[in-house]
Formats: sequence, structure tokens, C-alpha cells
Amino acid sequence: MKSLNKPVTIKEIAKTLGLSVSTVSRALHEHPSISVSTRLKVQQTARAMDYEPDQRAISFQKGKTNTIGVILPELAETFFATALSSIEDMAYKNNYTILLAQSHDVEEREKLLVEKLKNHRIDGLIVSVAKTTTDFSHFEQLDKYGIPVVFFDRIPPLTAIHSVASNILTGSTAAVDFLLKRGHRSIGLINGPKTLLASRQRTEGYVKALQKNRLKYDPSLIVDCDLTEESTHAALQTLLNHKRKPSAIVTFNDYVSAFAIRGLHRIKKSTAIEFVSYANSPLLDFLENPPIASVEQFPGVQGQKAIELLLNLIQTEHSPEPQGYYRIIVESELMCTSLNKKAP
Amino acid sequence: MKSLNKPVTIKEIAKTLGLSVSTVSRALHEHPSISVSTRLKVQQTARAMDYEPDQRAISFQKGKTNTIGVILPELAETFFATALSSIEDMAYKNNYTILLAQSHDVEEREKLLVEKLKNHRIDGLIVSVAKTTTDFSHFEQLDKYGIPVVFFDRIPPLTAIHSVASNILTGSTAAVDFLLKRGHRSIGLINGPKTLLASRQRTEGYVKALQKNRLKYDPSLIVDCDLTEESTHAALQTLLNHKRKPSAIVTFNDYVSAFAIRGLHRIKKSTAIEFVSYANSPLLDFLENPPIASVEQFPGVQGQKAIELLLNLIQTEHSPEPQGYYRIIVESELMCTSLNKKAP
DNA sequence: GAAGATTACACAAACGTTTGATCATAAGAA
DNA sequence: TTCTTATGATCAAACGTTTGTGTAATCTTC
Repeated sequence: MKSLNKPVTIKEIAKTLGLSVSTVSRALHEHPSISVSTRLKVQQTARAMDYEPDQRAISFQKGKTNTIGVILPELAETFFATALSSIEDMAYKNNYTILLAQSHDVEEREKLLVEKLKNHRIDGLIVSVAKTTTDFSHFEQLDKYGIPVVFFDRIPPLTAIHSVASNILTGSTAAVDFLLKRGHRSIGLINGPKTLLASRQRTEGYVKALQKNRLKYDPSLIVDCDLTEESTHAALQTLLNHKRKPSAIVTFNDYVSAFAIRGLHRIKKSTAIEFVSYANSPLLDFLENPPIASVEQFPGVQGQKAIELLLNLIQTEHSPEPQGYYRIIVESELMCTSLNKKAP
Repeated sequence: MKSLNKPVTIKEIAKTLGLSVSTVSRALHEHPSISVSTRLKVQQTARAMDYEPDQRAISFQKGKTNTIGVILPELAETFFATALSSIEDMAYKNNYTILLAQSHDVEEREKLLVEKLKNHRIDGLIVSVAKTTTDFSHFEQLDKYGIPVVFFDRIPPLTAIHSVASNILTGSTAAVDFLLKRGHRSIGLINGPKTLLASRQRTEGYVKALQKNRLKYDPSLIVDCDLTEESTHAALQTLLNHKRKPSAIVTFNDYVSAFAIRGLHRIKKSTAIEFVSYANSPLLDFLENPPIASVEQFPGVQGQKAIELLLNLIQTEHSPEPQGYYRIIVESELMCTSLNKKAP
């Protein structure tokens, strides 16, 4: 028979000591209007009785939960896992706990998760939106409740939001620049879904690099994929059949590169195509034929910036003047795989 | 000036409709003693006013938070990230939210996290203990509060606990068996810290396989490391200097294998040593010289079993009879890297 | 030694929700 | 008509904590 000790409350401490609850509460909080002797007595018996404050009651009464929600598309993806790790660290340091949820990139689930977290009265939300999400009203709803939202990495095309993302643009142009300097004249781009800002930014960087080098831009050299292996192979096939078959390909991320390289191998048409990708994941250290460079996006830094911003927003939430919207950019860097240092 | 709409409460709905709060509450819960007309009226205005129940208040009043805590050593590690993903999925399906925390393998932080989660009054806890933890009283404390704990993957050496882990033993013997069949007669083992049950199990399997094959067991062929690259190299060096230099090495996990293989390469003494490791992580697909096999531990399955068990414990928590302790074992399987199928 | 200030505590409301107990009204039975 | 019974709603307590206000008792100060 398990002796199910109900957690001891402030009330019971008060009763045992013959004090009022308010006195006990204040004593535990070192309130000046409580005498030293009673304070010590209270603190001592609280420890003796194994008292642990009920966070529910506290947050309920204070209107603040000290929790922040984090919604990510895929927890198992290294990029997000790394960011999450940073986020948790920062939350821990600031005495916040994180409520975690993953959308698996489906909009409906994302909506429900936002609802659930809202019900839990999180103090703020960090979210990387699902690939498929086109309607963002569920996030805008949070604003009405005074719950600040920081969008992270996958950012919806809205203006009145706070966000943290890496500057893909500089990394993107650097990547294409890099390939042009190596003599490539036909460069493909296997991009992600057009709905993602990240995809559009990659395109933008790609185009900008070509313009800078006074080369003509052929839109048909940009092929979308949905980031799965099959879709990547289809995109690759399209590029291989292109009349100006590219000698180098930029891909949306390292996985897509790995998929494409594997696909190329499988087809045996192992035309020497050079790849450049995004993420610079640890995976690259071990790839047989790694992309020659990858745009490092510093997920850890991004996560940290995101939560720093969020905590800041939470604290200044009730300030009267509108503070405008933060768009924090973490500069990306093109890293050479072989050297694991910044590309020239 | 932001119009900070306080979340609408049941009370305000009652006031607008000229009803009592209890009526509104019951109406929202389809209580039979409320007439259909008022029920519909309430539900309709609730929707119109954008009412969202306050989970804090509910859990506060019901004594149940519908949250479960998850403490993992490193969120960025693929193994844990994968398990976490499964855990979240299962929690989502059962209408639970997870409170996430990572210990970074330091005991003190783990202790504080347990405390914090306890304060949040989680309904249950899934934890993979820190490498350094030797005192487990903070977990035992939870039992007093009636908060069930399921230990996952990294299991403390206690008897009165629930746990989910992979059966390293069969995988371990299979691994060594496999190497013996390939003709190796001196097999090293780069193991993890002795404090981990997982390490002891690997040793046990190693010894058992040798015994089964009537080979003598040389304890000096087992070298510990702390799972860092440096430590792995030191362990490798020890084995290379061994009088019976091993022609094959079993390592604690894929990372250790990768470290060791890289170390071997670096030394240029590229004696052909065959490796077998644990985890079978996606990383292996891309390794230049992968271990020839790896013991798959199915982190996703483990995570799922852990939360299934936990949810079960939560539901039957108040049953009178003691139910004993669950020790769920997920069978591991030795997978051939090249084929990515079960080894013979 | 009385007015005022200070000290040390108690009282009670409030946070949002659920739920057992209660009560009013109208219908049905006698 | 009066007693009983459904029906449909209300009252009030409870969950654990914080905090503004009230209030004795003690201490100043002249």
C-alpha cells in the first residue's frame, strides 16, 4: 500500500505553527514585515515538512506561468534539436521551463498545438512554422492575449512579427560566388518549397550572385523539391536533363545534397558535379563525397537569439509605447567542408 | 497602443448571459442537468467571445496538470532527439504536453530540474539519468508525491523502479559473435563509464560471447572512455599498445567508433581494424569507413514504450494493490552497415 | 503619559474552474 | 388541493498562493 503523501501546502505549515497563511507566505519570501525569529521558524519547518511550492497555484495567482512554448516541425532533425538545446539552456538560466510540441509540418496539428499551449497560458512562444502552413491567424490570435511570439528560422511572410533567422542572402550569394570563382558557368539550384521564406531567400541570393557577375539568370535552372529524398531525385533528374546541364548545384540543405549525391551515384552518370549546400551539419564530416562547401546557419546561436528576444519581449510586454518589431538576423557563413573554415 | 485583451473567463460569459458560472461551466461540459437551449446559447457565446479555458485553473482545481516531464542529458544528440520525438507524438495523441529539460549530464542540474518539474506538478516523469549521477534520492522523492517515474535508456542501479531500455546483452553477444565468426581472435572493447548500466551490459555481453565460444577473457582488452573524442583516442591508444593488439574493436556507440576510426586514420597506423558499434545512427550511412555493423537500439520504440508505460502508470496510479515494477526491454539488433539489415 | 510611529502579525479577497449541495418552479399523482 | 418528483438553474466551497488592508502591541518622542 503506497502511502500517497499529498504535497504539503503552506496552509499546513501555518496550522502546525499556529500562524496565518499570509505570515508563512511572507516568511518564505523574506518579507521585511516578518520578524527574524518567525521567519527562521517557518523556513525550518517548511524544510522539515518537505514543502515545495505549487507552481500551478503561484502562476495562477500571479498571472504568469514561467513557461514558454516551443513548436518545431521535427524534433529529430539535427538543426532543430541543436536550436532546441540552446533554447532550453537559456530558458533554464532564466528560470523558465519549456513546453515542447512538434508539428510534423502539418498545419492542422500546428493550430491545435498553439491552442493547447495557449490554454496552458505560456508566457511566450517560439515557433518554426510548418512547411504547409498558409494561414497564420492562429499565431496572430496569441497577440490578442498578450503572448509574444518569436518566429524562428521558418518565418511566415508577415510584417508585424518578431523573428530570428539567418541571413541566407549573404550566404547564398557567397555560395554561388564561390562556385563561379571555381569556373562553373551553369549552376543549378535544388530549392525547397516556394512557401518558405528561406526558399525565396536562397533564390534571391542565387540571382544576386549571377547579376553581380553579369551572367544571365536562367529560371529553369532552379527546381523545387519538398526536401524528401524522392523529390530531390526528381529535381536532380530535371537538372540533368536540362539543355545547359549544370556542372555545379546548390541545394536547400545538407540532406538534400546528400540525397542528390546519392542519387547521382545511383544513376551511375557520375558526372563530376560539385555541390554546395546549407546547414554545415556534423554529418558533412563523414560524407563520402561531401559538398565542397556549406552555408553554416548557426542553429544554436539562432535558438539563443530567439529566446533572448522572447524573454526580453515578455519583460517589457506591458510597456505603453509600441516597440516595433524585431527582425534579428544571424549572419550565415559559407564554410569549406575540407577545412571547416570560412570560405574565401 | 496594444489593446491587451485579458483572456475571457467563464465568469464574463456568465455575466453577459445573466447566468451563474456553474451553469456556464456545466453547459460547456454538456452536463445533463442543463437545458438544451441554455447549453446552445452558452456554447455559442463562448465561441463568439473567443473563450479558451485556462488550463492552469483546471489543473489546479482537478489536481492534474496533463503534463509530463522529460529530462534528457543532451537534446542535440540524435539518439535522444529521436526518442523525444516519439515521446512527444505519443503525448500529443493522449492530450498531454511535455515539459522539457536537459541535464547536460551534470547531477546538480538534474536535481534542480527534478525539483522544478515537481513544482510544476507534472503528472509523470521520463528521465534518462546523467552520466555523473550517483545519488538518486531526488527521483525517489517523486514517489512520495505519487508522481510516477519511468527511467529510460540510462537506468540507475535501483530495483524499485520502472524502466525501459534496450536489451544490450543480446546485441552485445551478437556483435562479438559476429566478429568471432569473421575470424577475429583478439577483440577490444572501448566502453563507456562504468557507472552506466549500459556499460556494464556491454561488458557482460562481451564476456558472454567469449565464454560461449570457449575463448579466454582478457579484462585488459576492455578500456573505458568518457565518450569524448579525446578520451576515445586515449582508449584506442591503449588497445593499440596492447600485447595482444586487437584486430577488431567494439565501441560503446557510433560516435566512439567514428572517433576511433578517425583517430586510427590520423595516426596513419591504418592497421585494418574492424569496428562494431552501437546505435546504428543515420550517420553510418555516410561514414567513409563505417563500422561493419552496429547494434540498433530503436530509440523511437524505446521512447514510445516509455511514455506508454508512464501513461499507464498515471492512470492506474491510485489503484490500491501494489502493481510491482515494470522493466520493459526493447530487443536490440545487430545491423550490418552495408546492407542495413539484420546481421546473420 | 499621550500622540504618533513602528513592528509583527492576521484577515480576506482574488486568480478561474469544477462540483456537491441546494433551491425554485412547474408538472404529475394522490 | 396538497404532496411528490423532475427539471434546470444557483450557491458556495475548494484547489494553493500572493498581497492589500486592518489591527493589535510595542516603541518613540517631547
